[in-house]
Amino acid sequence: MSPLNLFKLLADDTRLKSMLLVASKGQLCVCDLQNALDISQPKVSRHLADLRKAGLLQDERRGKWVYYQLASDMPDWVNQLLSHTLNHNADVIQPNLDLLNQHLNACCEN
Amino acid sequence: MSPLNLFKLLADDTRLKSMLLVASKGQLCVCDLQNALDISQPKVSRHLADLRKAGLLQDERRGKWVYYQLASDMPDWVNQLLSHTLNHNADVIQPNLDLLNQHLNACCEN
DNA sequence: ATCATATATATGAAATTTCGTATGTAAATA
DNA sequence: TATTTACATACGAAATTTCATATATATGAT
Repeated sequence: MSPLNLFKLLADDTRLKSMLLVASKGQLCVCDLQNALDISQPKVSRHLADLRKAGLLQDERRGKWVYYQLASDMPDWVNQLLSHTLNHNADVIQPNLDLLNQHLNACCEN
Repeated sequence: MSPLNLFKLLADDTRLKSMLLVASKGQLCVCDLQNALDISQPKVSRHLADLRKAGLLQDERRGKWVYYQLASDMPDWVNQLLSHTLNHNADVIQPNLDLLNQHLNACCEN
């Protein structure tokens, strides 16, 4: 993973927030991200595919759902760069985390 | 400096290498970067202007030359992210450092 | 004052990226 | 097996980015 390619991948709002949300929560399915980011399903899927093909995320199907998490073989320096970015910019994804929790709670009420 | 804007700025080969070269050498004039990157003068100037306007670089005119260095008021987390990237990817700018030194030597021979 | 050198900016074209819409595929369930 | 849900992909249009070229500015030297 060259730094140029890494930065290109992180230079889009959807991809950046997806990475930070996954880094923050450990594991999220496509519909979680769709809710957290409040965007269309194909838009999430397309960007997740980019991140997966680049080796930043890995996916795992469980039933109907596909869960994404940080790639287990991600280079250390990339992992550290992501944590660093998240630690110093937690506010960037806070609204998205709120949205995510809202949806999780809404599901359990029924 | 939002992480998204930072990554957008670093998501271009010319801008990324300019930042890493400046971070590595401390201070470089436009023509140094032009030689190191082997690109046209307007191309360097344009990208340096982007980095300056974003607050990542600061410039200082000395005679006919304009020297660029890391902005003195750059946020800590950005500075650390840059060092981290440079430390783990020194090879990326090595050819450019070589070119730079070649040119410096060529000047002193005359 | 004129000229040469170093750098900056403006402009339109070309290349790249992003997105909405439509459609395809996989799993579960009736 | 037909249907529904969750996700992936294809395609062309729209938006954004990048660049080459031309031109402007600023400094120092003649």
